[in-house]
Amino acid sequence: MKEKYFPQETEQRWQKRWADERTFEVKEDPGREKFYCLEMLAYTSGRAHIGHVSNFAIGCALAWYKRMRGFNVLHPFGWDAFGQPAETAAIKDGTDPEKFTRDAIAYMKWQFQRMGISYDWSREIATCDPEYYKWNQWFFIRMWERGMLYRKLAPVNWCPKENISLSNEQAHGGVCWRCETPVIQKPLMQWFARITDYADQLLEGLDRLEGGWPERVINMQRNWIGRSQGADVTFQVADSHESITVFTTRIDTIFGANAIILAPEHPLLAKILEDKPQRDEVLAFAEKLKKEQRSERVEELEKHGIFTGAHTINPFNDERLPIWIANFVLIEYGTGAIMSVPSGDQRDFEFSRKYNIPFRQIKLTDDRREISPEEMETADESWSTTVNTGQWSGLSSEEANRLMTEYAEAHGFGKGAITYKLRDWGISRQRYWGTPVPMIHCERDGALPVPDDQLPVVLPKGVNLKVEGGSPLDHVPEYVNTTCPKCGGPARRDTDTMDTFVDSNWYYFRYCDPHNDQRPFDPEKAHYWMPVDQYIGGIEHAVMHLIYTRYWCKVMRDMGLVKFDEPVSRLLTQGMIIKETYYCPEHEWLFPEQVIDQKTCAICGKEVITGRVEKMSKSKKNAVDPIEMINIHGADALRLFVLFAGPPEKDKEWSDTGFEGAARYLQRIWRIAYKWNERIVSASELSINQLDLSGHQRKLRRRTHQIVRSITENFEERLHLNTCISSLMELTNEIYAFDQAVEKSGDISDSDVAVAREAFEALIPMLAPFAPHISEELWQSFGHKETLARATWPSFSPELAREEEIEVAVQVNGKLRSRIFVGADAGDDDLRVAALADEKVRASTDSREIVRVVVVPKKLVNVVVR
RNA sequence: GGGGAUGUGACGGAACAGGCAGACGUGCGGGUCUCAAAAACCCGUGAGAUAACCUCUCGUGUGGGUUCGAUUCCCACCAUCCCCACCA
Repeated sequence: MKEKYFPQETEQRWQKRWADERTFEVKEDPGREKFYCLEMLAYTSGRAHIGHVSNFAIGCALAWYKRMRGFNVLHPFGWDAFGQPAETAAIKDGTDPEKFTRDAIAYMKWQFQRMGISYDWSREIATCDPEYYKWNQWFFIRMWERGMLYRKLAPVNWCPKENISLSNEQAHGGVCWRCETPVIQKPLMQWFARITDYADQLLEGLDRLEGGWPERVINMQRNWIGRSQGADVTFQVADSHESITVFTTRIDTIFGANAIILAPEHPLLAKILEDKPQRDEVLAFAEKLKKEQRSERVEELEKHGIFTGAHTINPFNDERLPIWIANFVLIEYGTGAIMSVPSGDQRDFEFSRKYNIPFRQIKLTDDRREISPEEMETADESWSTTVNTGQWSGLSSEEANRLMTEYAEAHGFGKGAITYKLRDWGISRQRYWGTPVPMIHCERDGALPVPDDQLPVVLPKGVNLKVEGGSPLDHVPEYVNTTCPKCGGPARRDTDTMDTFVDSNWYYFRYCDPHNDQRPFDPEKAHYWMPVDQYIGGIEHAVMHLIYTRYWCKVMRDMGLVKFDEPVSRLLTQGMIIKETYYCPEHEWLFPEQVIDQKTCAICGKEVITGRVEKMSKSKKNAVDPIEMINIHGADALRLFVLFAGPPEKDKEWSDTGFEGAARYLQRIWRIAYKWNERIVSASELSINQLDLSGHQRKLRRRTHQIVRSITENFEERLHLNTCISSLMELTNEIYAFDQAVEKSGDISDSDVAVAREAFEALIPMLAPFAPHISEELWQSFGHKETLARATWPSFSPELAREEEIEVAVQVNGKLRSRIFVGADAGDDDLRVAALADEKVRASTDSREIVRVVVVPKKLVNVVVR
């Protein structure tokens, strides 16, 4: 063992040993309790970033801890390898998306392995492997057979100049990202998954996730599902057999309705316009609204609409209400039609004011006044008391709502209804780099699945990606042209590929049985490992991925593949690593070294805008390259720093000096261990419990047990890894203090060695989750042959952790006045007596009447005086 | 517009269940070692009053409230951030 610690050499040596000995590879063991620790699969961008380090470091720490606690820990890793950026890069460079992706995986894997994360690499998967996406196709077909998928015409972002479909990102700001042509919505036949059938289950499941999932994510999912309870009410169209149904959450305001407003896409529009003179004008207007660009900012959107000439009858009071169309009514929500109640809804209010549609007041204010419509400046959306509401006038809004829903139901023109914001999930993409949809279209037999024995439908290679119109696969005749599995006649393959969220729906089930070529996974194996005990990833997946994957689990349950409803028991959304940015008005974003004194541009001398602390990005020149950092102080120091900078779920600011501090700490442990390990290894193993310990020895022993307790509890409950690291530092400082006391006493006794051994043999295993390489090296230097991965987590004794003497705060009227020291077993009465006898307390209670004495056991006494 | 989160020294953060605010680290100041520097080790470091140890006062965004006692609970406000959004 050397005097100084050299991380690079040590880290690579241990990484090799772990790989050679297959230290982290696991298999099912029914005799042992399992723990499934999962980080979100990595997108194959081509380069590791600091966010990966933070994500993996959290998971790895927990995996190490659970391993040492005796769990059979599954900690796998894989690649989210399909998707548009690889295709984009390939178009740009004229390369092949597959080559781009394979190269990215090779390079990133090398980078990730230098971080020394304790993965079972034998289970590695990449979603672009046919052996993996075969099962996406298998699931697709099973779902299609069960009616869980369907095809419908739905709008996609379309660039009319280049004739290609665009993703939402590519259509950002409403223009094509390449030629800046305004994007239009073009309807295409696309595949949808009936996730809305599971809306209620997805919502109810959230209740059970409470406690294990962050409140924030649960709220976002609730919001996303967006359940609204209300009523459907049917309005007859005047002089017609047609009727229009609207959804409302406020049926109690229906007497205030002054119009029915349809979305421009409403299917009944053409019908009600049939005999109207304004027919052509209204249809043209509707077309205009449909083409209208959906602006980024809702507030900036001007409301406009047009009267259709038709009327409906309000079923509650037989009033004739005009039918309008307007841009703010959405075809995709509710029934695509609303009743306009200006006095109770701000949007309706604005619309009616703009077009001078008269309306009526239907609610009282809080102080029970009735404001005339003319006086109103905004709508009153509150729940208060009804007025002008026929036989329901004077009721509370809630009661009127209930009674009027019942009335509508009884009279057959309405009923209670629930509406969701959640839409069916469009899984079609008109792109190349994804899982091919395994369907065949036959003129005679319609859409048919590819027979199972022909799976996977392999993505053809060497495809021209710069095609005009449709998907690149449309232009590959040898792929498209096939035969119908039913009639044997000529047929066409479906050329859509699947949304990459399909890949990430079930990858962690595949980890349980990654090489199975008969099934997506063996249900027995999944039954052993699943559900995931701890999932760790970014908040950006709070809704999409984390809803889709919950949905998929329920689908698999309904197929009989799994036996539980929720795939992830505990979720941790880690924060980002952020760093300050510098912006020069002349030279834009600057690297820190291009800035003098944090305020002047080194190139032009202009004043620099010290930007907000932001997510690291290449373009803002505030990114920190993990491999560069590993080259400076090693992976352990890097991991230690990102975990120490703050609690896992919060954003953490990068600090060069903080990173150095982490490296310094590791050297500090190394030095003190180096000083003691020879003594400890060569000393005979004495039973520490039989030794008579002196003051400094008892103190180190007590602190050791206290800190083991605190770190253990933290891992079990809060997972605030930053405070675990503080505790490790405290124990290290305690060993230094102990070492000084030993120096002072002049010689080293057997009991000194025994106490130091106990401290180091607690400290080193507890360091392993945060800095495994140095821990392994130290562990070995203390005479252990086995890897720490097979070591046992240190235990603590509450008895030994107990303070001998406790310091008790004494307050008078809640203000700190004194501190007293009492024996650890002092009871409440002892504390009371000691506190009242204290000189300072007597001074400040002198001549005043003691009303009460509050005693917090072993902590505090508060003397209340008048 | 709706939903949510956060606010503590110079800085990152700690205080677990309402009980000594500021653990741990960074930075800064001082010391030891050294010819010197770096490194290392040790000490100090919320603000103010006091010559000074003691001691006292103030202090967790602002203002109220509950309580013997509030960083912690409640109400209002201010600020910052995030998510969703003409969602009927």
